[in-house]
Amino acid sequence: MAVTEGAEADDAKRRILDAAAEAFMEQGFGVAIDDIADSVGATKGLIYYHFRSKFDIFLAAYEHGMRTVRDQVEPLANTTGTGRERLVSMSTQHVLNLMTNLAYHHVVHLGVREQSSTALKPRQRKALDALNVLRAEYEDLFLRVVQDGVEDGTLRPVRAKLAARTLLCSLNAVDMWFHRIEGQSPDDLRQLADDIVDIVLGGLLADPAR
Amino acid sequence: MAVTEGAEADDAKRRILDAAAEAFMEQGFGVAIDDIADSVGATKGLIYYHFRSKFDIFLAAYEHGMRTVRDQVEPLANTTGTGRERLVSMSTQHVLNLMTNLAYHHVVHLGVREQSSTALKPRQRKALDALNVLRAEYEDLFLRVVQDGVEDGTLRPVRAKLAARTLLCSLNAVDMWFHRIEGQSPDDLRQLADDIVDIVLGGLLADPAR
DNA sequence: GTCTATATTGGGATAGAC
DNA sequence: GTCTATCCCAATATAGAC
Repeated sequence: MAVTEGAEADDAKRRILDAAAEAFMEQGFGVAIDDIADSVGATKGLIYYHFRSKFDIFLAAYEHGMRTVRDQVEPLANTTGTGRERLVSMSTQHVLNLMTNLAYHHVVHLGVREQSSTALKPRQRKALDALNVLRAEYEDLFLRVVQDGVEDGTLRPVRAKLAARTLLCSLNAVDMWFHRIEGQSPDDLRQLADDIVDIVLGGLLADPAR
Repeated sequence: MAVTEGAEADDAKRRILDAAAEAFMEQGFGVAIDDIADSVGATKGLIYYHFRSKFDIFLAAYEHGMRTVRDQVEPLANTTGTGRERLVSMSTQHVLNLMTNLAYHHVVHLGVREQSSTALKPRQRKALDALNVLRAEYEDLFLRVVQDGVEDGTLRPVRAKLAARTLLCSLNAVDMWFHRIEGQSPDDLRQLADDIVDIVLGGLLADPAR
């Protein structure tokens, strides 16, 4: 029975997180906890039973978002294949994950921005820093593969660090304009993701005089 | 004398806007007006003499930021030259402007995000919508040039609309990580901007099997 | 124009019933 | 576990002196 209770508690937490992520996306960190509670179909009481503060909810959503992408993308970094092949599949998977977990990506985005904020209590600072380590490790995944690709000649001889950062930011920026549309099939999403990755990784310039 | 008074009032407004943009960048829309007043070296009274509300300050900063980039980039769209040449110079100028007006770019970024927020009073909605028209026109500038480049063969045959949007978002995303460093000369900035534009417009993939 | 009060309230957080 | 009731402060905005 303890197991069931635990699972139910996790489920409640999860439902709160989903609603919170959605709310943070729509209204920023300024949303009222009451609004989050509303869309869970509960009241503040429930929220504060599961989380200590609004910021704690934010952090939990940030972490969940990061771990989800990482779990999907990390394996692709470690497969065999050229740097180019792995970078393409990682990028596509990243964009697909973004499209299907849009709200959580927005939270991560907010979190990275908030990072530079000076107005945080030590407790919050520490927690946020820890998450940005997670974020940095994720970026390193891309960095390594970019380096591999430059070495094996399947990528242009770019400055790997700058390139990896720019790439990831470019892919993340998709969350600025993307929104789910009525009757979009998984194949449609896949097609769109492919097109975006083609533009970002392939650039816009025609070959001559590159 | 009226002229002088007007100029001084404009100057005060401008100093408030600069401080506000900086504050919005560091702490988001949640900053206290008192904090903005502090960094202007004044009190709330001054702020509310010049602006009706915090949101009005935000809108004014948004508008100022958009007009500044547009004024610098628009001329480049209308010069002679291939689509490719114009797109490169526009992109570089955009990034340079971003680097030198970082705070205002953050505000624009925030504004575009806030756009999707449902929790706005009609008055605010309308004003924000107007600014996003400005934003859309700016994007159209890039769209036209991308189309030109695809037609004259200096750019790859991409979906112009998707490409223009992705391009602009990629360039804007630089504000996520860029920050002024001690002793960075204008030449250093120019070099960095060139490198970024090279990666974004040129992509990462080596030519073969494109 | 700019400042010093001060009014007002939204909303985060807590206590305690059920 | 979840809700109701309430505390309480931060922060927007205003009034009015100078």
